[in-house]
Amino acid sequence: MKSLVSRCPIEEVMQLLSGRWPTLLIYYLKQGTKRFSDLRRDNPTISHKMLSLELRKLEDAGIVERTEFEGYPLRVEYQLTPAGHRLVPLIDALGDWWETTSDGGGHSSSADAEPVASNTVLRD
Amino acid sequence: MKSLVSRCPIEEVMQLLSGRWPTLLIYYLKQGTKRFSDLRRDNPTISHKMLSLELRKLEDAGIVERTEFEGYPLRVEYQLTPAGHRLVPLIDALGDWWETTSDGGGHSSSADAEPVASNTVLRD
DNA sequence: CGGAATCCGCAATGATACTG
DNA sequence: CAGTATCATTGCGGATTCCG
Repeated sequence: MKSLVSRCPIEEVMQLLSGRWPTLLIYYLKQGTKRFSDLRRDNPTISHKMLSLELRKLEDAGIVERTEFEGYPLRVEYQLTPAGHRLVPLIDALGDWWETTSDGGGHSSSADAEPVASNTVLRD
Repeated sequence: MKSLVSRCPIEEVMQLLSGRWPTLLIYYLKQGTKRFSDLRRDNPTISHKMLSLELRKLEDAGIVERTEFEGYPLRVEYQLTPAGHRLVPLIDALGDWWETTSDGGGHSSSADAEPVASNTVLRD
Protein backbone atom coordinates (compact mmCIF):
# COMPACT_ATOMS: atom_id res chain seq x y z
CA MET A 1 0.00 0.00 0.00
CA LYS A 2 2.04 2.91 -1.17
CA SER A 3 -0.14 5.59 -2.62
CA LEU A 4 -3.37 6.97 -1.30
CA VAL A 5 -6.57 6.56 -3.18
CA SER A 6 -8.62 9.12 -1.32
CA ARG A 7 -8.10 12.02 1.00
CA CYS A 8 -10.12 10.19 3.59
CA PRO A 9 -8.52 10.37 7.04
CA ILE A 10 -9.49 6.79 7.63
CA GLU A 11 -7.40 5.61 4.77
CA GLU A 12 -4.50 7.73 5.96
CA VAL A 13 -4.60 6.26 9.43
CA MET A 14 -4.80 2.78 8.08
CA GLN A 15 -1.81 3.43 5.92
CA LEU A 16 0.03 4.20 9.11
CA LEU A 17 -1.31 1.42 11.29
CA SER A 18 -1.56 -1.32 8.72
CA GLY A 19 0.67 -4.27 9.15
CA ARG A 20 1.56 -6.50 12.00
CA TRP A 21 3.95 -4.26 13.91
CA PRO A 22 2.69 -0.71 14.35
CA THR A 23 -0.08 -1.52 16.79
CA LEU A 24 2.06 -4.06 18.57
CA LEU A 25 4.86 -1.56 19.06
CA ILE A 26 2.46 1.06 20.30
CA TYR A 27 1.15 -1.50 22.67
CA TYR A 28 4.51 -2.22 24.21
CA LEU A 29 5.50 1.41 24.21
CA LYS A 30 2.43 2.09 26.26
CA GLN A 31 4.27 0.51 29.15
CA GLY A 32 6.77 3.34 29.15
CA THR A 33 10.11 4.27 27.69
CA LYS A 34 11.83 1.48 25.84
CA ARG A 35 15.15 1.00 24.16
CA PHE A 36 15.65 -0.54 20.76
CA SER A 37 16.79 -3.81 22.27
CA ASP A 38 13.88 -3.83 24.71
CA LEU A 39 11.47 -3.75 21.82
CA ARG A 40 13.35 -6.53 20.14
CA ARG A 41 12.94 -8.59 23.27
CA ASP A 42 9.25 -7.80 23.36
CA ASN A 43 8.83 -8.95 19.76
CA PRO A 44 11.43 -11.60 19.10
CA THR A 45 10.11 -12.25 15.63
CA ILE A 46 10.57 -8.79 14.24
CA SER A 47 13.74 -8.34 12.30
CA HIS A 48 16.29 -5.72 13.10
CA LYS A 49 15.45 -3.91 9.92
CA MET A 50 11.70 -3.99 10.34
CA LEU A 51 11.87 -2.66 13.86
CA SER A 52 14.01 0.19 12.70
CA LEU A 53 11.72 0.92 9.78
CA GLU A 54 8.51 0.74 11.75
CA LEU A 55 9.88 2.90 14.53
CA ARG A 56 10.88 5.53 12.04
CA LYS A 57 7.45 5.43 10.48
CA LEU A 58 5.80 5.95 13.85
CA GLU A 59 8.27 8.66 14.65
CA ASP A 60 7.52 10.50 11.42
CA ALA A 61 3.84 10.20 12.18
CA GLY A 62 4.39 11.88 15.53
CA ILE A 63 3.31 8.88 17.54
CA VAL A 64 6.69 7.98 18.92
CA GLU A 65 9.46 10.17 20.20
CA ARG A 66 13.07 9.17 19.78
CA THR A 67 15.77 10.24 22.18
CA GLU A 68 19.38 9.58 21.29
CA PHE A 69 22.14 9.39 23.87
CA GLU A 70 25.52 9.95 22.31
CA GLY A 71 27.63 7.99 24.82
CA TYR A 72 28.99 4.56 24.19
CA PRO A 73 27.65 2.08 23.41
CA LEU A 74 25.06 3.97 21.43
CA ARG A 75 21.76 4.19 23.17
CA VAL A 76 18.36 5.33 22.00
CA GLU A 77 15.09 5.47 23.83
CA TYR A 78 11.59 5.48 22.46
CA GLN A 79 8.39 6.62 24.05
CA LEU A 80 4.89 7.52 23.02
CA THR A 81 4.10 11.15 22.35
CA PRO A 82 0.88 12.63 23.73
CA ALA A 83 -0.71 11.89 20.37
CA GLY A 84 0.50 8.33 20.68
CA HIS A 85 -1.06 8.02 24.10
CA ARG A 86 -4.35 9.29 22.76
CA LEU A 87 -4.20 6.56 20.16
CA VAL A 88 -3.84 3.73 22.65
CA PRO A 89 -7.45 3.58 23.87
CA LEU A 90 -8.67 3.57 20.28
CA ILE A 91 -6.54 0.57 19.48
CA ASP A 92 -7.66 -1.10 22.67
CA ALA A 93 -11.24 -0.52 21.63
CA LEU A 94 -10.59 -2.42 18.45
CA GLY A 95 -9.14 -5.31 20.38
CA ASP A 96 -12.14 -5.19 22.63
CA TRP A 97 -14.51 -5.21 19.70
CA TRP A 98 -12.74 -8.23 18.31
CA GLU A 99 -13.09 -10.21 21.48
CA THR A 100 -16.76 -9.50 21.95
CA THR A 101 -17.36 -10.25 18.30
CA SER A 102 -15.30 -13.28 17.40
CA ASP A 103 -16.19 -15.29 20.46
CA GLY A 104 -17.89 -15.22 23.81
CA GLY A 105 -14.83 -16.20 25.80
CA GLY A 106 -13.61 -12.93 27.20
CA HIS A 107 -10.52 -14.13 28.98
CA SER A 108 -9.02 -10.67 29.17
CA SER A 109 -10.45 -7.31 28.30
CA SER A 110 -9.26 -4.23 26.49
CA ALA A 111 -6.97 -2.23 28.68
CA ASP A 112 -5.30 -5.29 30.09
CA ALA A 113 -5.03 -7.63 27.14
CA GLU A 114 -1.44 -8.75 27.09
CA PRO A 115 0.38 -9.68 23.92
CA VAL A 116 2.56 -12.70 24.48
CA ALA A 117 4.75 -12.51 21.43
CA SER A 118 7.69 -13.56 23.56
CA ASN A 119 7.23 -17.27 23.24
CA THR A 120 4.02 -17.96 21.36
CA VAL A 121 5.09 -18.02 17.77
CA LEU A 122 2.48 -19.45 15.47
CA ARG A 123 3.69 -20.12 12.01
CA ASP A 124 1.63 -21.51 9.20
CA MET B 1 1.13 -10.51 7.10
CA LYS B 2 0.10 -14.14 7.11
CA SER B 3 0.73 -15.75 10.44
CA LEU B 4 0.06 -14.42 13.87
CA VAL B 5 2.85 -13.72 16.25
CA SER B 6 0.79 -13.41 19.40
CA ARG B 7 -2.66 -14.26 20.62
CA CYS B 8 -3.25 -10.60 21.22
CA PRO B 9 -6.69 -9.48 20.02
CA ILE B 10 -5.16 -6.30 18.75
CA GLU B 11 -2.97 -8.15 16.36
CA GLU B 12 -5.89 -10.24 15.22
CA VAL B 13 -8.02 -7.22 14.44
CA MET B 14 -5.20 -5.61 12.57
CA GLN B 15 -4.76 -8.71 10.52
CA LEU B 16 -8.33 -8.23 9.46
CA LEU B 17 -8.36 -4.49 8.93
CA SER B 18 -4.85 -4.03 7.61
CA GLY B 19 -4.53 -2.88 4.08
CA ARG B 20 -6.09 -0.14 2.09
CA TRP B 21 -9.48 -1.68 1.39
CA PRO B 22 -11.15 -3.18 4.45
CA THR B 23 -11.82 0.07 6.23
CA LEU B 24 -12.76 1.80 3.02
CA LEU B 25 -15.27 -0.87 2.14
CA ILE B 26 -16.74 -0.77 5.60
CA TYR B 27 -17.00 2.94 5.20
CA TYR B 28 -19.02 2.74 2.02
CA LEU B 29 -21.11 -0.13 3.29
CA LYS B 30 -22.07 2.06 6.20
CA GLN B 31 -24.23 3.97 3.77
CA GLY B 32 -26.43 0.95 3.34
CA THR B 33 -26.81 -2.06 1.10
CA LYS B 34 -24.52 -2.07 -1.88
CA ARG B 35 -24.07 -4.26 -4.90
CA PHE B 36 -20.75 -5.50 -6.16
CA SER B 37 -20.71 -2.96 -8.95
CA ASP B 38 -21.70 -0.16 -6.58
CA LEU B 39 -18.60 -0.85 -4.54
CA ARG B 40 -16.49 -0.86 -7.66
CA ARG B 41 -17.87 2.54 -8.53
CA ASP B 42 -17.09 3.78 -5.04
CA ASN B 43 -13.50 2.60 -5.31
CA PRO B 44 -12.52 2.74 -8.97
CA THR B 45 -8.96 1.73 -8.23
CA ILE B 46 -9.69 -1.60 -6.65
CA SER B 47 -9.40 -4.51 -8.99
CA HIS B 48 -12.21 -6.91 -9.62
CA LYS B 49 -10.30 -9.64 -7.88
CA MET B 50 -9.29 -7.63 -4.85
CA LEU B 51 -12.82 -6.49 -4.23
CA SER B 52 -14.00 -10.04 -4.33
CA LEU B 53 -11.22 -11.18 -2.03
CA GLU B 54 -11.68 -8.40 0.49
CA LEU B 55 -15.41 -8.84 0.58
CA ARG B 56 -15.00 -12.50 1.28
CA LYS B 57 -12.56 -11.74 4.05
CA LEU B 58 -15.00 -9.34 5.68
CA GLU B 59 -17.79 -11.82 5.20
CA ASP B 60 -15.80 -14.57 6.88
CA ALA B 61 -15.03 -12.22 9.73
CA GLY B 62 -18.73 -11.63 10.23
CA ILE B 63 -18.56 -7.97 9.37
CA VAL B 64 -20.38 -8.14 6.08
CA GLU B 65 -23.39 -10.11 5.02
CA ARG B 66 -23.79 -11.34 1.49
CA THR B 67 -27.16 -11.84 -0.17
CA GLU B 68 -27.38 -13.55 -3.51
CA PHE B 69 -30.33 -13.16 -5.87
CA GLU B 70 -30.56 -15.98 -8.36
CA GLY B 71 -32.35 -14.15 -11.16
CA TYR B 72 -30.66 -12.80 -14.22
CA PRO B 73 -28.41 -10.97 -14.58
CA LEU B 74 -26.79 -12.23 -11.42
CA ARG B 75 -27.14 -9.90 -8.52
CA VAL B 76 -25.55 -9.85 -5.09
CA GLU B 77 -25.95 -7.37 -2.29
CA TYR B 78 -23.66 -6.62 0.59
CA GLN B 79 -24.43 -5.00 3.88
CA LEU B 80 -22.87 -4.59 7.28
CA THR B 81 -23.80 -7.03 9.99
CA PRO B 82 -24.55 -5.74 13.50
CA ALA B 83 -20.94 -6.46 14.39
CA GLY B 84 -19.90 -4.48 11.37
CA HIS B 85 -22.02 -1.55 12.46
CA ARG B 86 -20.44 -1.64 15.89
CA LEU B 87 -17.07 -1.42 14.22
CA VAL B 88 -17.87 1.74 12.30
CA PRO B 89 -17.59 4.24 15.16
CA LEU B 90 -14.26 2.75 16.17
CA ILE B 91 -12.88 3.28 12.71
CA ASP B 92 -14.35 6.76 12.65
CA ALA B 93 -12.60 7.46 15.92
CA LEU B 94 -9.30 6.60 14.30
CA GLY B 95 -9.99 8.96 11.43
CA ASP B 96 -10.91 11.59 13.95
CA TRP B 97 -7.72 11.04 15.88
CA TRP B 98 -5.74 11.40 12.70
CA GLU B 99 -7.30 14.71 11.84
CA THR B 100 -6.81 16.26 15.23
CA THR B 101 -3.26 14.92 15.30
CA SER B 102 -1.80 15.51 11.87
CA ASP B 103 -3.11 19.05 11.59
CA GLY B 104 -5.18 21.64 13.33
CA GLY B 105 -7.64 22.15 10.51
CA GLY B 106 -10.68 20.18 11.48
CA HIS B 107 -12.63 20.68 8.31
CA SER B 108 -14.88 17.71 8.86
CA SER B 109 -15.29 15.46 11.83
CA SER B 110 -15.54 11.74 12.36
CA ALA B 111 -18.99 10.59 11.49
CA ASP B 112 -19.19 12.77 8.41
CA ALA B 113 -15.75 12.58 6.86
CA GLU B 114 -16.36 11.61 3.27
CA PRO B 115 -13.94 9.57 1.23
CA VAL B 116 -13.66 10.89 -2.28
CA ALA B 117 -11.96 8.00 -3.95
CA SER B 118 -14.13 8.52 -6.99
CA ASN B 119 -11.94 11.07 -8.68
CA THR B 120 -9.10 12.09 -6.43
CA VAL B 121 -6.31 9.68 -7.13
CA LEU B 122 -3.04 10.68 -5.59
CA ARG B 123 -0.02 8.81 -6.72
CA ASP B 124 3.43 9.22 -5.26
C1' DC C 1 24.19 -0.77 20.68
C1' DG C 2 21.48 1.30 17.01
C1' DG C 3 20.91 1.87 12.25
C1' DA C 4 21.66 2.04 7.01
C1' DA C 5 22.43 -0.45 2.71
C1' DT C 6 22.14 -4.51 -0.03
C1' DC C 7 20.31 -8.78 -1.80
C1' DC C 8 16.60 -12.03 -2.30
C1' DG C 9 12.29 -15.04 -1.71
C1' DC C 10 7.66 -15.13 -1.18
C1' DA C 11 3.15 -13.48 -0.58
C1' DA C 12 0.05 -10.02 -1.99
C1' DT C 13 -1.71 -7.58 -5.93
C1' DG C 14 -3.23 -6.68 -10.56
C1' DA C 15 -4.57 -7.89 -15.62
C1' DT C 16 -6.85 -11.08 -18.31
C1' DA C 17 -9.84 -14.63 -19.60
C1' DC C 18 -13.43 -17.78 -18.53
C1' DT C 19 -17.89 -19.65 -16.00
C1' DG C 20 -22.82 -19.26 -14.31
C1' DC D 1 -23.63 -8.90 -13.34
C1' DA D 2 -20.80 -11.49 -10.03
C1' DG D 3 -17.19 -14.47 -9.28
C1' DT D 4 -13.19 -17.73 -10.05
C1' DA D 5 -8.81 -19.22 -12.17
C1' DT D 6 -4.46 -18.37 -14.16
C1' DC D 7 -0.40 -15.89 -14.81
C1' DA D 8 2.90 -11.80 -14.43
C1' DT D 9 4.63 -8.39 -11.42
C1' DT D 10 5.53 -5.85 -7.38
C1' DG D 11 7.27 -4.78 -3.12
C1' DC D 12 7.25 -6.24 1.74
C1' DG D 13 9.81 -8.47 5.06
C1' DG D 14 13.94 -11.18 6.45
C1' DA D 15 19.10 -12.21 6.54
C1' DT D 16 23.34 -10.28 6.24
C1' DT D 17 26.84 -6.92 6.33
C1' DC D 18 29.01 -2.55 7.21
C1' DC D 19 29.01 2.15 9.63
C1' DG D 20 28.69 5.53 13.90
